[in-house]
Amino acid sequence: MRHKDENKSESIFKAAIHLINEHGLSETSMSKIAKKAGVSASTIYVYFENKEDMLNKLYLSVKKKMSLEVFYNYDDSISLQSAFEHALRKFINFIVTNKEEFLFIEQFSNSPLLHKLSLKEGIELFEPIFSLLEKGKSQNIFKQVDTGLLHMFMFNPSMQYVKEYFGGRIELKQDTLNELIQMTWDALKA
Amino acid sequence: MRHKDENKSESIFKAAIHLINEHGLSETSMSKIAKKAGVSASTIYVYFENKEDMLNKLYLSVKKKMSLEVFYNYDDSISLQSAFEHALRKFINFIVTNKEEFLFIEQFSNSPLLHKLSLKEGIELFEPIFSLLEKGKSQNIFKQVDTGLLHMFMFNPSMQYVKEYFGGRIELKQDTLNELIQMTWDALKA
Amino acid sequence: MRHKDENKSESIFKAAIHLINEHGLSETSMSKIAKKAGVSASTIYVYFENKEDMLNKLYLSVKKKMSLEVFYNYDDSISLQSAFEHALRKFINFIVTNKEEFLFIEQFSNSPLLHKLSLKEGIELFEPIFSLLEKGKSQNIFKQVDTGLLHMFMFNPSMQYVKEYFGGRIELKQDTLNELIQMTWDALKA
Amino acid sequence: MRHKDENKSESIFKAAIHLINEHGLSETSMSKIAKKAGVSASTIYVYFENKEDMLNKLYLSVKKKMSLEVFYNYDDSISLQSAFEHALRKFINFIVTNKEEFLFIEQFSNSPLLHKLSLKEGIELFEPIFSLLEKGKSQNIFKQVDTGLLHMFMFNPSMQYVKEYFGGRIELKQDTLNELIQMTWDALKA
DNA sequence: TATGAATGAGAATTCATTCAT
DNA sequence: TATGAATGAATTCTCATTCAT
Repeated sequence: MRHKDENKSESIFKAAIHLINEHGLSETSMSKIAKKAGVSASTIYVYFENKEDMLNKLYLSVKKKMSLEVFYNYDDSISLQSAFEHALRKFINFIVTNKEEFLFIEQFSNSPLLHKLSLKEGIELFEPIFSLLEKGKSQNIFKQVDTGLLHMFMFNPSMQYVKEYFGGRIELKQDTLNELIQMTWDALKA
Repeated sequence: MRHKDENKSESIFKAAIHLINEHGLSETSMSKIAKKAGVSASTIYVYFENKEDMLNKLYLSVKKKMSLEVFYNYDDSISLQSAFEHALRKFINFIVTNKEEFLFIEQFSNSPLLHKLSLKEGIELFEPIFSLLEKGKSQNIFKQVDTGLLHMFMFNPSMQYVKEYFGGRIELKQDTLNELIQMTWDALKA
Repeated sequence: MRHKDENKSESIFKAAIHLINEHGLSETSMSKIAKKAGVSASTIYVYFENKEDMLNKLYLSVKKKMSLEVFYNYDDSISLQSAFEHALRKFINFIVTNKEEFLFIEQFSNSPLLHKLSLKEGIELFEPIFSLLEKGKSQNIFKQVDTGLLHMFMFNPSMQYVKEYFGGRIELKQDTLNELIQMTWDALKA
Repeated sequence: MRHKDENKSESIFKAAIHLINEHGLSETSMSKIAKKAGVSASTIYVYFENKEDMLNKLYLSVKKKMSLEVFYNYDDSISLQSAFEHALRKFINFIVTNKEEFLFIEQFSNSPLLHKLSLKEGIELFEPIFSLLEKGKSQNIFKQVDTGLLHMFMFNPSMQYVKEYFGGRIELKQDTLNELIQMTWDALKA
């Protein structure tokens, strides 16, 4: 029995991400994806139930890839601040070096096509972050506020920062990056 | 000639926003908008060049409405912190009470259909915010970092907060709101 | 009472001819004609019943202009061959110097939109040609064949010739023109 | 995969020609063609890139068919006049018995939708005619004029003749046909 | 006379998807 | 597994025309 080709699925993902960033979700059709991926449109339906399913799987695949990188070599036995900085830097590094993946996530996150379940699964991949924030709270290093609130301050400004950079409205400098991280820390700090 | 109905353009906008939030940008067709707005599909083309043009005009219209509300009664001669808090609360209030407008903006902001020019014009509507941030810097109240950076910390966590609330993952409480504003202030403070 | 503006009707004609030659009959819409003519689309309907009516009137207008030029200074009391040559040269001259008009006629002649009546009226404008051919037959200078047949040989090669010239596949030289006329005469001659 | 039906392309062609003659090029829409051909409108786009492409391919298909018939049993080793007459009669016979194809060609020839390349390819299919005319010139049987000129006199009057017949303004008689051919020969003859 | 506003009908084309192979 | 063929439904947008002014 032949098995589903991992590469084929991957090249469909790549084509989809590329086209969605270039022309938007609405302009990206299955046949265009197929053409770009070098397969027949019907082949996509061998791998995915339908367009929505494909997009949700793509979303999770990117989230997975992202978490793998963020938590690569992650060690939460080190000091809280070090762990915090490590994770945040890895995160920023990922989205900077994986522009298309990141922008796809951003675009798809605001779409009603994103299933609640996929959203939930995507969040769960970043469980260690929540642990970190909880730990900071229990150690009275972070503010005693809802962990969700801490999470927002931890990531949203950085994400916006990278988007501004991609939009050409800002430069990417090591100094600014440090300031960004410092500000993030200040926001969380008790 | 017949007279141009001012409400028509407005009802097209309303219908568009509503449908986009309900089914997503990609799923919202001109004919569905027309039907919901109670006009003929071709009538939309009397008011707008094409779909893209319509969406960009809608984007700017919402941004305009938002800025009008944020800067209603805005007085930057009062203390910096008061002005800061006033603007931020007005902003949060607007997006909370104008869910569909806000979510449309969020969705459209990540779309390649958004013209650079519209984005720029939209930003310029919030010029007083940039003045406020600059002033804070010159008074050494805010960190000496890029104003764009301050801007991100000022708004992005709040926006994410409201999105989480809309997504039902968070409750809207006065206390949390105060914490949010405090955290924002802490992030900016020198 | 204001009267219908001759100029306006004329500029509608001009715009129509121009657009039809540039983009074809199918691509030429009333609104495009109106825009090019500098009037409102609805104004066209002040002058013409509908598109078909407009095109037929345009057809006849061009035919009229053509016949006026062909028969300017036409004197059939001179020798048959002189009259023949005079008319043919005038005709060729007209279509060469009125490219757009001529090509419109050619394009519209093959369209089912051309009313039988307009076709008939257009033919009647060239009655002197038929007289000429009849006269040539009665003088045994021309072949004793159907006058329609003589007519075809008199004009069709020349029309094709000019079309080839417009298509850039042939040059326009006085010598060739003379040959063309000689060949035409040879074809008719008994 | 399903197999591609050779007849499908052919039935699309037939439907197109029929409708174009009945209602004109501008009035013939893809969906009408599809309906008449008994296929879905989208199926046409499996076979052709777009309307323009379809019309050009149709044009060439008809030209091909025409040339096949004109040059069926064509033997240019016989006497020049016999070859000439054979080709011309075959041509007239084709257009008389393939009214719709011929009228489509006439209508489309004057349309800007006809690509220069299709026109060129169409002409090349009739290369033997040009050889014949050249040969006649080299044998001093035909006039020493541009071959294009000879070509026009060879075909255009006949085409007009058949069009007049189709328009009901002329009858089709063997005698007239003979006269027509004689006149054509006279026009070419040195 | 002149025209901007309005529209139903229809245009070309693409869509996501299925099916037979 | 893989795909070319096929399609009904939908897309954006334009059309010829009418209407109220």
